Amino acid sequence: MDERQVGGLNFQIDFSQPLYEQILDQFRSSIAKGEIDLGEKIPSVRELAQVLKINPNTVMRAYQELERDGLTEKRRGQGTFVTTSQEKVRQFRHQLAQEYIDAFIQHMENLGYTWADIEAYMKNKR
Amino acid sequence: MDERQVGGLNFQIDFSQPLYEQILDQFRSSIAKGEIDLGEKIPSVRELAQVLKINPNTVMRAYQELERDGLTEKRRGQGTFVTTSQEKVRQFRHQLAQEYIDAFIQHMENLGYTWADIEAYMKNKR
DNA sequence: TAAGTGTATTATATCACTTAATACACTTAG
DNA sequence: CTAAGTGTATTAAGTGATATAATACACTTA
Repeated sequence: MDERQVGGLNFQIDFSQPLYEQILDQFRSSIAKGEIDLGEKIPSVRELAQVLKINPNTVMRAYQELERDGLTEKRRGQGTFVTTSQEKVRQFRHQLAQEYIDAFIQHMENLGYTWADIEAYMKNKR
Repeated sequence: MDERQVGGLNFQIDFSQPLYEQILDQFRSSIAKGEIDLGEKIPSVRELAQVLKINPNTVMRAYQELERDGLTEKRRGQGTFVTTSQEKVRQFRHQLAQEYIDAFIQHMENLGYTWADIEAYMKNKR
């Protein structure tokens, strides 16, 4: 719906999900994929809010989550930076992947699918 | 959090999700797994609302979704019944499974995982 | 000192979800 | 025919998450 450039990043914002979750997910994705380098500065709260035309508080909420994820660190008066720890990024990726897998398997088993069924579906997809 | 028996079915209700979605998912699951026979009557809107101690309108919303799924049929003055079409149940299961798989793959690719990674994770799970 | 950082607070608005109280048309058991 | 049980519709109200708005404070750097 809405697409904006900021700091070399591509932002997609719509109304299908809470704004702060979309910002959160896109940073998570960018950092996990290495599209943002370790230690790199991300846009300031005010800048991103202005570019996306949303409220600074909403961006704040996303940034606080990012820090709880261990993906960013804040420096007073300077800004928000991607963690310099490759290990933290790896750990985060692995944990989130586990959650996705568990949720997926849970869903499939709720529908009465067996492991053989799931594998068959997966084979069709690749 | 809350567990209740009604018409041979087990109901789990909490506050982690909208109530109508929880009711919906549990009926979907029960029907897809064959825990409720084709053509069988499910509890009336009022009865289920009373047992679960929630509002009839909330149950109604779930039942309307169920019918949109093609899993139930309503008969005026009689009640709501599971469809007699095995084909509709199969179709529903397959469609929902596809959605779960697509969402899962989307998530994993957002985290930068490749197909080989996904397969490795899956192997660890079984 | 001024501008740019993150952060906190208070107030307001909107929307999804849920409840509540009724009412109506239909079907079935008596 | 009557009463009870069905699904359904309507209107009103309450709650919580989300988002906006306006403002202020402490810190850092040029």
